[in-house]
Amino acid sequence: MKEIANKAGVSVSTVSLVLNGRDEGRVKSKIADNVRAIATKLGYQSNPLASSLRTGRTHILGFISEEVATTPYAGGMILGAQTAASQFGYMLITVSTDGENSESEEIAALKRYGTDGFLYAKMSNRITHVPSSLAKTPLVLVDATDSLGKIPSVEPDEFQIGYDATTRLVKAGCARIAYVGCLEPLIAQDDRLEGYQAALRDAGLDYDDHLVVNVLNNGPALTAVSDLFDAEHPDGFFCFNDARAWYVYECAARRGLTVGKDISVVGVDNHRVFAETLEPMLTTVELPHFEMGYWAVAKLVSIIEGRSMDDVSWPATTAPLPPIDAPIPAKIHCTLIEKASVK
Amino acid sequence: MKEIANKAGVSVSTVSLVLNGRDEGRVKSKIADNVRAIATKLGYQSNPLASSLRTGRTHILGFISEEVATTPYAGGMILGAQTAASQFGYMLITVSTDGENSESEEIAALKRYGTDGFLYAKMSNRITHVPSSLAKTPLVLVDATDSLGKIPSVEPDEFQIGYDATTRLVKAGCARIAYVGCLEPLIAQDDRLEGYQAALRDAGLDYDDHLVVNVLNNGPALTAVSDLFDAEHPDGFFCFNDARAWYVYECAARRGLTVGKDISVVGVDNHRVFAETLEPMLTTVELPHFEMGYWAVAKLVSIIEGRSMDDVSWPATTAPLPPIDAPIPAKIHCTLIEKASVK
DNA sequence: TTGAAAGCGCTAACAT
DNA sequence: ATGTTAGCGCTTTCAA
Repeated sequence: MKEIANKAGVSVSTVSLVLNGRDEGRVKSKIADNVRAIATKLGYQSNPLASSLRTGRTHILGFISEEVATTPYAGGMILGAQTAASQFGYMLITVSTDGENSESEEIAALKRYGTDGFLYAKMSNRITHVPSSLAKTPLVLVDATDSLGKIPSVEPDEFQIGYDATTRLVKAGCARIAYVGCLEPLIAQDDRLEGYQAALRDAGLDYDDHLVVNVLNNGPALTAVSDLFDAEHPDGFFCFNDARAWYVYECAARRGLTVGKDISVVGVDNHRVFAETLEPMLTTVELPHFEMGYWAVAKLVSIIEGRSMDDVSWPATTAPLPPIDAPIPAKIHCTLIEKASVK
Repeated sequence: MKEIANKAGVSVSTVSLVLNGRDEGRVKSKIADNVRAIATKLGYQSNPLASSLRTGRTHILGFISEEVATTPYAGGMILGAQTAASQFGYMLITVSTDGENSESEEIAALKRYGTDGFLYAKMSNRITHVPSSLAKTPLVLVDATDSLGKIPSVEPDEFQIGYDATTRLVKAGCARIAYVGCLEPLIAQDDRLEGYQAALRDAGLDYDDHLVVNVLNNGPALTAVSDLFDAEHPDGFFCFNDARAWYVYECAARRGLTVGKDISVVGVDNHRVFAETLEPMLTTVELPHFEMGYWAVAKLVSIIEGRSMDDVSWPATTAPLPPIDAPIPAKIHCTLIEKASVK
């Protein structure tokens, strides 16, 4: 900057003003242009650390995720967040906390670097108790719901997921539609189940809880789904995610049933691998991970900078994003992707 | 720091010396102890940005990954890297570059923040051309091989993986052992295939390339594996990863064959989801993702600080890590995890 | 063995 | 409309 000031014959303060775009009506436009020209010629790159020292703003965002980065879930979320961050001139520091133990330490470490704000992400939409160390900083939850409903959050529309998936199976002519759900107490599980029930109701079908099995992602699951096959002979399956869809595939294969012909399956695409491998067999509801990440960052930046983000151009999305000032918590609409598993 | 200096009745320079552990023989130990005590009492946290401004060291490491963070592969790698980073007092900034396009931009952004060094990770061990923007900085490759063999890298022992997996199948009494490999040109693919061949040779079995199918992770794969079943009737399968193992499971199920009874399967556990879901059916070779990440960071730190890392205590590992000064590229030994799929 | 002082690169109040 | 000056929190000569 000193070098630029010399070449331009002005002071560093002027250079600072110009390069920060605060020269409107303060610096003669001719001088300003000259400064800008010299800066580009010299390939000047501001030192964000130095300005941070003065302004207290680091343009660093902390992305705290419980396993999100380390498990197949929600990969696109980070990509979306990163895209938004770099678009808005921020840097994203992603921290995966394995258990609850290291979490506060990691947060403390981030804070020492002067993080401007935090994103707090969970693996699957659930009621979340936010660590107290995050209380006083700008914060946005991703795929999680604040227990008090006071913290901004970005979530998929879980009810709609259940409703759309089930409706698709109804339209495919399925009469005995099963739900292979999740045993953990998740918002995602509860709301999708409600969507499933509502769709059945709207289609004039009775809800029968014998057609619902909630399982974990482990050994007993296969037995449970197997029993469901034999006891209820469902012809349609709405699966909580693609890992659970696998159990249906395995059971079908063992019984000589073909997915897309004898039975229909719609699953939520949570683990990309499954969906890719089962493709083109699995019809999926796509979770808008990228959009959630992107929008959460946009929201966080709007909070930090105290300005509306209405002027940002959203990246291509699978579904229109709600306005940035939408009520909290805001739901993102999910899209049903048709493949070949529904007859 | 000023506050500490006041309370201790010394100058900030002294405080700086003490708090940086450079007081040996320079500051009276009584004063030093007093300073330390006051610092802890006050809960002093150094401002890393301010010291960076002076020292040019940020203690920030850039982790550049092509999709690593966004796909199921190699999740533990980031966790391992993060663990090591925080243990050595570094912060890890993870950047996922989707294609080649944004990569140089992201690197530039990281460099502006004064990153001390970089990790460059790939999804699967392959010959890698390192971007020129990374040429002049401390750099360690993770699960990748430098085309010139001059850049430090941390990789799994791919040959050993193939050898161990195949040998396990031989010991289970399999006589017709197939390899379901990967169609892409990867170090992982080539070396594992060699390991497979070597193990057959050592067991006195003939290598027959009809028993090898290399597939991508998509539609045609299922057909290819299906054809392999019908044409060759293998009784053992070594699979490049768990996604490919799924095809074997699907084919076996459709033919009324039971894995672990009629056929045996050993696969490399690349996507945790599959392995978890197929559990306890799939015998896996575990890729030491965590260890690779951890060790890569340790190596990078040793380069940056110009010191040996011999004194660091490694975290619990599946296998002993090679010495930090091991020849480049260094291979990490992988561990075979026994489950129930091998009769 | 300690302290005073300069300065890392930048911003912002205050002068002019 | 521009320049001067004083720091942000820390490290590091250099002098005492």
